[in-house]
Order: sequence, then C-alpha cells, then structure tokens
Amino acid sequence: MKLLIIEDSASLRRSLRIGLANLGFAVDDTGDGAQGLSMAMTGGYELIILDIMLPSIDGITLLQTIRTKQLDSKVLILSAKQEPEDRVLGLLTGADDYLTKPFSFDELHARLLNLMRRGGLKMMSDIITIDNLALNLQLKLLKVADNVIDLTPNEYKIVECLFSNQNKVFSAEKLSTYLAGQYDLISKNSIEAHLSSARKKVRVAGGELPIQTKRGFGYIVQGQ
Amino acid sequence: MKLLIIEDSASLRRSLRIGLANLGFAVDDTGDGAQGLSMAMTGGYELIILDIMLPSIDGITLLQTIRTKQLDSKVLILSAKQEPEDRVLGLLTGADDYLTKPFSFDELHARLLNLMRRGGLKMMSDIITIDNLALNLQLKLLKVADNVIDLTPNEYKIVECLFSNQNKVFSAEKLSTYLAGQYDLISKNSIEAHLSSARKKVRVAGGELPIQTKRGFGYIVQGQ
DNA sequence: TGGAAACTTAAGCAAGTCTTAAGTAAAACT
DNA sequence: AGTTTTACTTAAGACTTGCTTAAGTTTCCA
Repeated sequence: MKLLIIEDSASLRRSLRIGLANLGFAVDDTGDGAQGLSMAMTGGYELIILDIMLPSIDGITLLQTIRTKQLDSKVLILSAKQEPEDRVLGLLTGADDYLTKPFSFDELHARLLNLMRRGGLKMMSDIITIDNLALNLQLKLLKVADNVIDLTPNEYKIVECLFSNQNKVFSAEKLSTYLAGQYDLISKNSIEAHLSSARKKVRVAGGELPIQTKRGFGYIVQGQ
Repeated sequence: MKLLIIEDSASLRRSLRIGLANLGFAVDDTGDGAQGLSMAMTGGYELIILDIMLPSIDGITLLQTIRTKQLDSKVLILSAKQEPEDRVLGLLTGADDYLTKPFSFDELHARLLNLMRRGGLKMMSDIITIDNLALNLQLKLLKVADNVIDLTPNEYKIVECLFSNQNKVFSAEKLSTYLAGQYDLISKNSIEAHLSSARKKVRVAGGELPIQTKRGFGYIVQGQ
C-alpha cells in the first residue's frame, strides 16, 4: 500500500513517515510542492497526505492538477487551523478527507483506514457547486437549484473541464483536447456552439453558467 | 467455531492464526490456493479469511468456486490490491466482508464478530429491491413482484453491477470489465444486446428495469 | 459428438448529437 | 465613428449512438 506525504514541516513529515511505515505502509515523502506533484503523477500512490502550505506549488494547485490528470489516488488534506473556513472548504473540492492541525496520530490512522475501506467512493469530489449550480461528476449532470439540466456529452465535458479547473483559462484548443483526446480535433466554432447551447440550457432553467469568455485567450470559471 | 485462513504471506498467516486461536477460534491455515479450496470444501468452516493474491488459484476464483458448490461458509476477503474494481468484484461474487491491507488486528476481530452476529444464510444486503423488482445476489435471480425472471449470466451481471452501484454511471467499457474481467473484452454491441434482452424479459413479466441510458456516457440506476 | 443455451455479430431503424456555415452581436483597434 | 476582428447564435444536414431482431458462432454438458 503506497502512500505519499507532502508536508512542509520536516519534523512532522519525519514523524508521520516513521509512524506510518511502522503500521505497514510503504511511505514516500517530500517537503516540496513541485517535487510532490511529479511524484504523485508517476508513483502510483493509493493515498496522498497533502499539506496546504507548501513551497513552490501550493496544495490547492497540486490537488487540482492531479485531479485533472485523472489520477485516482485518494487525497487527505492537512490544514492549519488558522486557514479561514471557507478557504478550507474550497480546498476540499477534490479531496477525500481532511484533518486540521494539530491532530493525534491515532486520529490520522483511523481516517486512513476509513479512506481505504471506502474504496473508490469519493465524498467531496463528486459534486462541484458554484452559485446555485451543482455539477454532479458521478451522474454526469448539472442542476440549477434542483432542476436537472440534460447536457450532451460534449457540453457536459466543457462544463466539467472548466468547473474542475477553476481560475484557469482554457483555450478552445485545450478544450478540444479534453473533449476528443490528443489525436482528434474539434473546431473552435464547434466548441463555441456547444458552449452556446449549454449556456442557453442553463439560462432557460433560470441560472447562468459562470463561464466567462477571455477574449483572445479562452474561457474561465472564477471561484471566489 | 472453525475458521480457515488462506493467506499467501507466511508471517501474516502465522500472526493471524496465533491471534485468532488466542481468541478462542479453532483455526486452520494454508498459503496455497488449491489446497485452501479443498480444505474449504471438506472442512466445514464457519468462516474463511481469504487473501486475493494466492499461488495456484486466486482468491476470487476460489470464492466463486465454493459459492457455486453451495458451501455456506462466510468469507472475509483480505486484499492488498489497489483497484476498487477488485473490491466490488469480490463482494459481488459472494464475499461477506472485505478488509484492505494493512489492517489492525482489532479491526479484523471486530469484523469477525460482526459477521458471526449476522448469522443466517440470507442477509438483508443480499437482496436489492427497487420498485417492484428484487434482485437476489445469493440466488442470482431477479423477481418482478414474485415472478422469477430467468436471466442469463451476462444479463444478470449487468443488472447486478448497476443495481449494486446505484447513482453511478457505468460505461459499456466498464461493464465489459465486470462481465469478462480485465483481460477479456465484450463489445459494446454485445452489452447492448444483453441489456436489451434483459429489459425485454422484465417488460414481458410486467415490470420495467430501472436502468437508464445516459447517452454518450453509459447506464445508471438512480436510487431514490 | 450432438444439441441446447448463451454469446456475439450484423443490419436496419430511430433518435440524438455534432459540425458547419451564415448571420448577428460585441469588443478592440484606428 | 467606422472598420476589423472575435465571439455568439441558430438551424440544417451529416453523422453517431443505441435499440432491436435475427442469424451465426461458441460453449457446455450429457
């Protein structure tokens, strides 16, 4: 059972590593965000214990990145108590669990076991909520205040891509890759058409897709 | 209370045997799949602790075999495997509980007690009821308001997979893995044909399979 | 080895989705 | 303001997907 610790504090990192290794986990660790990301991408870890505040790449960005890459490592966030609550909540988009520092080692252990037992079921990462919109990644559908909106596969994928990569501009070209893969191409116009249709569907249902056009660059969803 | 441990790792096997014997169980153990199977068939064990990865015969196959032979030993799966598919597959084929390595001895003990307490042949969780349909996982059959519907193995597996994973979209590709395993493939068209046939059988019996098509995504059973 | 059951494949049809293109609107530049 | 560029909208036709049926093919038993 491979496990990766990405934690800034060397002493906490060390004690976590030793404690978890003693419990029978195969543990790797690093204190650097960028290095942690590359390890996460290539190491095939079942679980990643992730600190929020990190040098070079912060925990949020790291989590978002590995989630877009469709890695199915589980992620347990460690956060300092000082973090504002809503910020932590935002972070949990895509995380499977979180612990507030300081925590007891037993507490951590219990949560790890729980995460493993749960298996493929993720709790936080299933639904992305923005304003009165809720995108359900499991059911592949979008709700506007409890009205289900039926999106076609391509419409859905555009929304999913932008919703799960907030605060990042995606060009039509990049979206094309997301929709059709590396070896197929979808024209800019076609993406415009899909997006237009998706926006209309949401508008008809009384909402508004929070996807902004960055003229000349692409599209973005800006979280607060 | 007779109990059989089938576990590859000699050290884990030994510590389980000693620990469980100390708790008052009559414990046998083996590290070999084929031997484990023959012991399971003849030994009259109330409970079998079964590792998935085993020499000569793997755990899943072993479990399937003893289930087809109508043995009523309870089975608790141990697995180090990372894929959640394995977990589900294991449970689908007749396991009573599941633990992921590493686990604490206390955790195992708690689960054993729980399994014994549950007793009886049929557990609540063995029958999945949706509307007027009842899917019996133990008997591998589907009832529409007390009329038994004869599904072929593949038809049954599709229904079982979707019924026991409600509120999740399953693509044809994923279903194929459930039906045929990782190394074999069932074409999309073939799955469509099975599903069509299953739907028809239920319809003829006066019911309706609550399996919805999510065009472009796959199939889903939506619980309440 | 023969026959039944189950599985796969193929083909036709219906329905849904995608792309394109032409027209309209909005922003940026001069 | 006028021009140009970029993005949005719409609708029609092409394409794709999914369902169904029926005809092959395989598998499994007796």
